[in-house]
Amino acid sequence: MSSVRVTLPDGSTREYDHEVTPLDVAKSIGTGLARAAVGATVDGKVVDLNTPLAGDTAVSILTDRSPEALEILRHSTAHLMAQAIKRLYPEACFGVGPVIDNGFYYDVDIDSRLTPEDLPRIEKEMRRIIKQNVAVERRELPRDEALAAFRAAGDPYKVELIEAIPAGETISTYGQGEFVDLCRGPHVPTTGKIRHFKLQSIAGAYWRGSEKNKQLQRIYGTAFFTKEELEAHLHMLEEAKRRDHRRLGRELDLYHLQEEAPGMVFWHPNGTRIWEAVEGYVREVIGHHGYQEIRTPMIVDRSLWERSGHWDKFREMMFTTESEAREFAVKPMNCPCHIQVFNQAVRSYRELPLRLAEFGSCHRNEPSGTLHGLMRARNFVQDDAHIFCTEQQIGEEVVAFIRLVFEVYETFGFGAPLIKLADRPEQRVGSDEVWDRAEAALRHALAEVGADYELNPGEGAFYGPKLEFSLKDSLERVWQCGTIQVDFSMPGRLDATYVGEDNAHHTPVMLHRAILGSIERFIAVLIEHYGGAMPPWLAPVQAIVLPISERHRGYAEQVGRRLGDAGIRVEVDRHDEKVGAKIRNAQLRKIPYMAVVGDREAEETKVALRLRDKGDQGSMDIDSLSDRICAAVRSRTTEL
RNA sequence: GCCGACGUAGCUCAGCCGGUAGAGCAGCUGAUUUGUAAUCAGCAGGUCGCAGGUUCAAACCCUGUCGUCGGCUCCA
Repeated sequence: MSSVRVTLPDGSTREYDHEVTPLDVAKSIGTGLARAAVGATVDGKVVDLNTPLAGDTAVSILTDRSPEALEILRHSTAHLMAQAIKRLYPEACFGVGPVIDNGFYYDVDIDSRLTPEDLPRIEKEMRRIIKQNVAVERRELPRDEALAAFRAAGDPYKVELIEAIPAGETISTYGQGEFVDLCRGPHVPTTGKIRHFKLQSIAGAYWRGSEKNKQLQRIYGTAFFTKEELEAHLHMLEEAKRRDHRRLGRELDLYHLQEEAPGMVFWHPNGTRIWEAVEGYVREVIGHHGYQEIRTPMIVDRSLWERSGHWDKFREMMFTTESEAREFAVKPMNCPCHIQVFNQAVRSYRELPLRLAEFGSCHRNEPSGTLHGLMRARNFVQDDAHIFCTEQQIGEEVVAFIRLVFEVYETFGFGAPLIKLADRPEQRVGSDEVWDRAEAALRHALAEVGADYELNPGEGAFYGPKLEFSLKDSLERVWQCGTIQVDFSMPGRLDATYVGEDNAHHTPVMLHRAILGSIERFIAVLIEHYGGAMPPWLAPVQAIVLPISERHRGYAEQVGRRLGDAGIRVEVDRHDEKVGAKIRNAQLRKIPYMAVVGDREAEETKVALRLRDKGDQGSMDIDSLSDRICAAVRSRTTEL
């Protein structure tokens, strides 16, 4: 046996003259480390703790603090769950069981239909296996042997998975007790390492995601290293449920949906006020950035959609209507109409870049199963704009847009967006050189503003590559909202031209861009981000005057008028209730400013201010309150 | 669109083995005149999503359909 030389992350080296594993290395460093060890990386590759080491290697022990370790833990928990299920349902076959964001799932095929009540039983069996502290062992084996084993076990899905593994790749299984699963690994060394987990839900999922295949039962779960983390995560899920915009939309009387118009929103007065604040702000800020607003028809003859290419690709998603033997389509997007506006004049290169914006109402006949409150609707308004420019201008326009997105998201109370560059998809129009240039322009723009980004390969639109901007909400959830897409194709298809310096006609490049995306969806994100407690500038009702008793009604009305005259969205509570009840109602409606008025205030023409999140603030002049609210609204701060 | 669950008053929900619908909150009326998260009482409110079917009898069983929810798939 040749000696093993191990280099640790701190640069130190250790030599062994016998066979060692990362676990041995960890033990030789300290028993604490060995106890905390979950896996290891060897030359950058994540492996099991009991992987034999050979030669000269860089080893790093993964403890419960490293993100890779959490993945290992969750993956092992998925196996543990499978083992428990197999014990309870011996006929069980398994599909795939990967780690996902925040947890894992495993697809199972069993005869009986699982219900949420079955999950505690499975959890109980899992705990039993944890207590037994079963060793988890990796085994590498030749393809035919693996096939034979899983065929013998009567596991059709695993056989199919093995067949899909490219030749030359190592095939490995992990065994724990009587349970053996096909798996790349790595895993925790023993089931005892798993402690804090929870099985969460069951859902149907097709084998390999195709509805032609059998539907399996997918069980979702999650696992953490500490009880606190698990509880925090479960609490976060509760919080997400509490903040669900569909629930808050009803509770705060913002909007409703009904059967007769599936996926299309009826905005109530409160929701409309939020809408107006959002739209008004974007209108203001894009005005400063050189956009001009236009309005275009909602229903357009089919021929335009044929020329734009949408009819061919997205016909099933378009609503159509007909009149006088002509077929029309309700617009699913605004771009063809914007090109019509562009085309209404002979354009000079001096006019470029021409930025045409529209809060355009679009309809897309989304499959019924995908509808989800405001998040996924069939009718939505985009904060859309199309920038007509030369190819040379793409770079600076994209740079300006990225800065604009940062500015807008910050105003709405979000941090810096995550950016993805989506490049050419398989189905596309346009030559490869054109795509090369477009993708390069986006990369250069990102470099110029110094923004970090990820590549999203093959996810571009059919007409061009795009940048996608996602924001992170207060529960750390990521929402894709903004986008800018280069389009070398549609202006040409729809005959857009401009006269260049050379007096010749040229086809402009078009940039499709949206900051918020769908306003419906963006408002949903805002509602969930703020849990319905909107900052003053977005709050449907910014202030409410609460008279202590009926005899203070007159003064309350007076205060309400003063605030209303200052442009504040204010209400007076006229219910015959005690203040406590009025305050409770105002709190539940998440109104930021409450002005309590009784004898003392009426005498001194003052108000007692109560803040939504800070309680009683004592008395102040009506004008100071008015100024304070106006200042908060004007500055669009989240502070009250 | 696919699979599953669900659909009862404005909202949240009860309603057993099929016997003809109930609560709390909200609303209205009255009493009360209130000082920082729920004053009391009364009243009113439902073709039990919709359409068929089975049955002496259907909120309940069956079929279809629409919608919602959870996933899957999709998202120009």
